[in-house]
Amino acid sequence: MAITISDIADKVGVTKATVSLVLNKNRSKVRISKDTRRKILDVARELNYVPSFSAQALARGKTYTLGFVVGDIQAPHFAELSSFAMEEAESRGYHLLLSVTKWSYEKELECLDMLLCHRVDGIVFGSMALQPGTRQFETIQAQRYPVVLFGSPDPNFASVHSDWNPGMSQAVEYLEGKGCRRLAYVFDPAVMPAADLKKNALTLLCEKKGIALECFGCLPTITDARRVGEELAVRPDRPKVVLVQSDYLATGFMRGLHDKGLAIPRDVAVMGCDGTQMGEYYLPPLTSIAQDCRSIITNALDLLLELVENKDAPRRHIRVPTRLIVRSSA
Amino acid sequence: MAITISDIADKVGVTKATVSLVLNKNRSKVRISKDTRRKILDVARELNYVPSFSAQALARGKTYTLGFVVGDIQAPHFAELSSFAMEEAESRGYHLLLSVTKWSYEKELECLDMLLCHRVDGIVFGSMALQPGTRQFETIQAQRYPVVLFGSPDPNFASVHSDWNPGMSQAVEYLEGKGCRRLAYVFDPAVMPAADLKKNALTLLCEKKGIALECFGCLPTITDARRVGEELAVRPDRPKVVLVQSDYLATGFMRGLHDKGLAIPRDVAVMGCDGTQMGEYYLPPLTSIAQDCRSIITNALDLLLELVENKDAPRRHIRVPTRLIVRSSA
DNA sequence: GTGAAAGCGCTAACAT
DNA sequence: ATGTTAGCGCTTTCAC
Repeated sequence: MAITISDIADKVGVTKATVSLVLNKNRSKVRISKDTRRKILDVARELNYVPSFSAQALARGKTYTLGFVVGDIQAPHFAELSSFAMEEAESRGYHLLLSVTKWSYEKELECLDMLLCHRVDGIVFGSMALQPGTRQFETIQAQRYPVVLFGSPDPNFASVHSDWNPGMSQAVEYLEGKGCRRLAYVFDPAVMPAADLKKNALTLLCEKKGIALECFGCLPTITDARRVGEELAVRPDRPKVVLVQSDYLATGFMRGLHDKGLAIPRDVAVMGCDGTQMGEYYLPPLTSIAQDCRSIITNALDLLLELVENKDAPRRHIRVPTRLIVRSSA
Repeated sequence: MAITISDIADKVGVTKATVSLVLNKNRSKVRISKDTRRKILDVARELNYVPSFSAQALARGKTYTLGFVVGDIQAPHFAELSSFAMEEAESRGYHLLLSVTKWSYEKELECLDMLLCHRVDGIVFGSMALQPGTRQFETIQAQRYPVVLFGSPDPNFASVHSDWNPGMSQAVEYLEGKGCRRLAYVFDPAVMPAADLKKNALTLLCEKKGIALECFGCLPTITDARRVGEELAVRPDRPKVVLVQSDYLATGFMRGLHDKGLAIPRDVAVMGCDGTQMGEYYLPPLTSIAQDCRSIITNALDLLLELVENKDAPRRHIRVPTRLIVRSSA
């Protein structure tokens, strides 16, 4: 159906090899006569030739494609990350294969299988965790498959994750300055405790400052965050300041408060995490502990390409600082 | 590096062909002995075999991959559509290759090239328009490449788009009932007039009802929508009711109003379009003219697979009704 | 029931 | 400067 280099070769009267050489102009050896080069280029254009990705990948044993695994692209933070990842991959000469897990352990494995079967050159993994003991994990380990985790560190893989300390301590100090001695934290308990960098940083800080911290579990869905908002709203000892695990969930949470007639920040001050663009456009504009998404992505891709070029490069771990962005919700 | 069927074949003591036959179990002719089948399956599992997508694609001339082109996955409406598209493609046995154009004409062509070169079995196109006269357009037309447009109809391709009449007329009646005789509409004038289904429907309805309609141009970015909000806020003849082209832009627009000290809906009533989930979680919850995303996607994929199976199937056009969702912003 | 062989579209030595 | 020749990993027809 589609045009192949053989079609071009036939029409020009050379072999596929010559055509291939011309089409991959970058080759240092520019050993093709100006004349045939022109002819080939002309015919290619005339025939609307488009190279076959599969054929190229198969022949060169490299796909120039990177896998990117996230939990949910509807959550603004992950939409931003994905968006950046596409841009940055592109600008490095790679395609991005986006794979979403809906935070399901099962789908996570399916996504990995899919990426492995596409023979992507490397994987940036930002869903829950790569589970040891699974077939996919074994394959990845055995082949020293290039993988970079983001979100949570893991000694088995290179990783880039936010350093929550600066942002969290700015937040705690800021709240303290406003007289806050008691703080609620809404979070997804399904995240493995060791990997819950936000919660751990916050816990430590509150202890140090002598701030009472109450934690409330929440599924990672906006609807459940709303439920939690409604429930906290009607408690007699309702917290006056709450930090929510993400801007996305904060959104649901605030809707829950709103439904129960509470105003933000008058009745309850709410702070999110991630510093999404969306937070800036929320009403009231969301105070948030911001991650540096762009830096996370550029670092992740740099790390990954380092491994792509040299499978035995050391597995590095990069931490990217966070910072408090004060707006109006807290 | 990765395991191939030859590895399996060698280890079991059969040929690649047999292995292939077993691994593609679905073949009606189950002509392989229970015994070798078991052995092959066992060895495959033991070796952590993962088929090579490129090799399969090349050999069977089909990729089981669909392209999905959108302008921007950070806008909630498109994030929802993309999310659904992934789910629905998956459930039909296809992969989805997501491609974002950032609403740039140039990137749009690059995306198409990329999809063509991946030899996707079909393309769902939801960015601006497929520009006649371009190489990509020619290729697609010449090969009768399966393409479904969504968002705007185009006689050249199958398409699915929202029927804005029901939603818009519900909206107009609703506003009329609240005494509104003058309506502002904020929209992106870069959309080709003929393709601007929302604006056209609205214009007609307002004429019929004798409602004065003022239109304000806006780039399709949230920051520009904010600018428009700020500008309208300070006009002496500030509109009291404004409809914005999308929930996403409405968000920016309302932030602009907010910055100028206006409250919604008290000072200005704002209505969005698209009926995104995000709108429901906004404060105030956003009144919006909702598209039925799920139906748009399932219809688009059905239409597309129809064409994939039969390149000469008629190019059908499906319209999906919209409806007003009244919440609090208007 | 299983093997042999051709071929998908392209790349990359190696010849010429 | 260009052609020849093997593959890359898999599917598929046709023999045996």
